[in-house]
Amino acid sequence: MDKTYDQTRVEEKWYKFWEENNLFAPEINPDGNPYTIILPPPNANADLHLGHAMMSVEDILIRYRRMKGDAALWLPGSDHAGFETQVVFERNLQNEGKSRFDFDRETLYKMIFEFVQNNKSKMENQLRRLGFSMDWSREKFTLDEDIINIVYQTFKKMSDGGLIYRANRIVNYCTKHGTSFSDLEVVYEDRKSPLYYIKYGPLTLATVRLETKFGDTAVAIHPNDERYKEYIGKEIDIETVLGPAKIKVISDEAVDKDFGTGVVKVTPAHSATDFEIGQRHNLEVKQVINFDGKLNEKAGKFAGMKVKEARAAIAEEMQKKGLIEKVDENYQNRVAVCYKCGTEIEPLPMEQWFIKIDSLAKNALEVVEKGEVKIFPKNYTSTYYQWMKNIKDWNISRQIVWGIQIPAWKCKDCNEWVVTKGEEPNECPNCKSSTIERDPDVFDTWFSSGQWPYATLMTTKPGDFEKFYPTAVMETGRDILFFWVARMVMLGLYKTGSIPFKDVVLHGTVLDPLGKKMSKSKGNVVNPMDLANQYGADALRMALVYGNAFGHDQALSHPKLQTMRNFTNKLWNIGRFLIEFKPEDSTTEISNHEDDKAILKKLDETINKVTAALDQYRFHDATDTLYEFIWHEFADKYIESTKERRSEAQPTLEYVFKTSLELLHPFMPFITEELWQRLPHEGKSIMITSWPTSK
RNA sequence: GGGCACUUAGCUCAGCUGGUAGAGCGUCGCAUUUACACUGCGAAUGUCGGGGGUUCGAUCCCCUCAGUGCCCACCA
Repeated sequence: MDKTYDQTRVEEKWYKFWEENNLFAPEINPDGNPYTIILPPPNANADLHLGHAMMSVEDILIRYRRMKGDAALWLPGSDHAGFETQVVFERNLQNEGKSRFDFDRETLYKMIFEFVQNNKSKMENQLRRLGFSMDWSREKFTLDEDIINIVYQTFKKMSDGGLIYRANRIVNYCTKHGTSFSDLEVVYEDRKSPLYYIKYGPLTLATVRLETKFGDTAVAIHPNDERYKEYIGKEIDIETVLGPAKIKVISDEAVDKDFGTGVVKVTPAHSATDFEIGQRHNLEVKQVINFDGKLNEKAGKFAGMKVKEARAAIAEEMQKKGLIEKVDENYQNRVAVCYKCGTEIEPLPMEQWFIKIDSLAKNALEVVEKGEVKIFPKNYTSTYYQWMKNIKDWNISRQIVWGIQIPAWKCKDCNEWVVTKGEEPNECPNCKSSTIERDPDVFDTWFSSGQWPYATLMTTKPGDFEKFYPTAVMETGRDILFFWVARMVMLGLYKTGSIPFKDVVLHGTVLDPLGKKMSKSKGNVVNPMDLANQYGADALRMALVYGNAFGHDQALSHPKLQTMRNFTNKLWNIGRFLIEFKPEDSTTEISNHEDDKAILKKLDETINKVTAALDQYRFHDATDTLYEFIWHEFADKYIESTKERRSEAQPTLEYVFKTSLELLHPFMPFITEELWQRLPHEGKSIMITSWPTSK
């Protein structure tokens, strides 16, 4: 054995050994209780990032339960990640001087498919590099045919059950990417925007969005606003940049008396709030901005201008005409932007598929309230409640090609829609016409990944669903509680009648060493593979859970990685000392020496602490206990104390160390296997040896 | 506007159901070439954000103030 531990010679070797001996499959413990974790499928469009390395805690749980004798299944997979992937792919095209418009739908889809396949295998090897003990024979991809079929079936079931409707509603639309988004995919930026006080006949109102005025179909005031009472219900004459016009004055509770002048223009086509006001008052939805972000013919001479351009031009013209009373240049507002490209989101009216969310959310709320699904750390429970209580209908249509195309066809003759389980209908069931056309849109990627726990298990091996569902734990980043976890609970309950998982375990975000969020644009992204190569996968895994209360964000710490790399070296040298410096005349029985009894007692305490910590998802407690015990109790004190009576102590030394390795194995799988194999042991692998119990 | 966290040694952070504080890194001193220098032994440093309350006793519970971070809603 070398003086210094070299993980590069060890880690790959053991992963291969485990995989070749099929130790990852739950069948290794055929009679054990099922214990299942479904891997949050990484997006198959890029390398793993550090957040993925946090999924080490899933491996910790799986290895722990496997050693305890459970039929532990960790099911791997990857996500096609619809819009996200298309954006990445388009950027690549752009670098080659091409664009998505150069290809037809099918070609583009095929190209992205190949791109994703390529990434997928790279990513899978990175998961292996981290030591993740996943059952690769059950690996799934969100675009596997059988998965797609299940997604179709769910949509059909919801459609038949009246939970799906198609409606012309205001959606969040990115004019650059050419697609709509759910509310969750929109981010807000604080901006300073000029607030124009403009004259509408006898009234003055404040607005930022001058360019939408051509779509105004009313002016609204609060019903209790004494200042303007006389105008309610009347039509007023106004002067506009396109000449004189008439507009009616309505009253609505949604108006804030204290904002601006208390008068608001109502533009149902370009504001979600105004759209709702419009519905209450039967206002016309007059669209003046098109999906390319330019004004249309209703804007008269401003037609063809982009929104910002038009706003400036209109402001100038209105100033000339004396229609602007004043401008508040210091007005602070929040502007909705595309979370990918920062383009201002246009609220636009569009026909989309929506899911009626109320009943789904109610059930999903209940299972958590009743404790059938538990969330760890538990403070996220109230966040979950809050979201579930305020959730709105879910727009699941996306105007992109990369995804699962919605199985809905529209009759060109009678305009009726028909939804199927994926098969193309021959004729319109309503009017028998054969001229029907499939909706070009695809599902929001979260609609398919929201079905992941049951879709995977229903399509892996016969009997898997019955045996492994509901799963034990859903472990994922706290940032996708709403995007994903909540949707899985809703869809799981809906489709299977049962919760998809019992415990939700949320880890925090790994930040850069300065505590800032990692992002490609900031250039502070750290590749976990680099860290694994530099410090060892064991050290990386350990560093991510050691010394941080689980669920809290943490800054990546190189000193901590070094500490853990040093710890692996300490383990190595303890092993070396026990194995290579073993006295010839060692006894074989554990002695009754007081020191030996004392260390065995401390070992028992350690076993109890670590086991309890793991059962409560207190990973940092477990690692802290192990680190302290092995290094400072066992190595520094006990080993030093035995140097005078080494032969007698050897069996205790070996026993305590071997047991420690077993306790440490879920956290540091590679080095513990390497050393365990070198010590006297029974069985094929530390992976499948029994979890230690106290005496 | 609503919610959730956080504020503890120079730095990064632990501290579970209340008994006047710990780790890693760093600093200082010492040791030895030892299984391990990716080492060992020892030391210093904290009115646990401010104020108030409950309690025999609070870093831990309650109230309040201040600061930081995150999430949700959303501004016409």
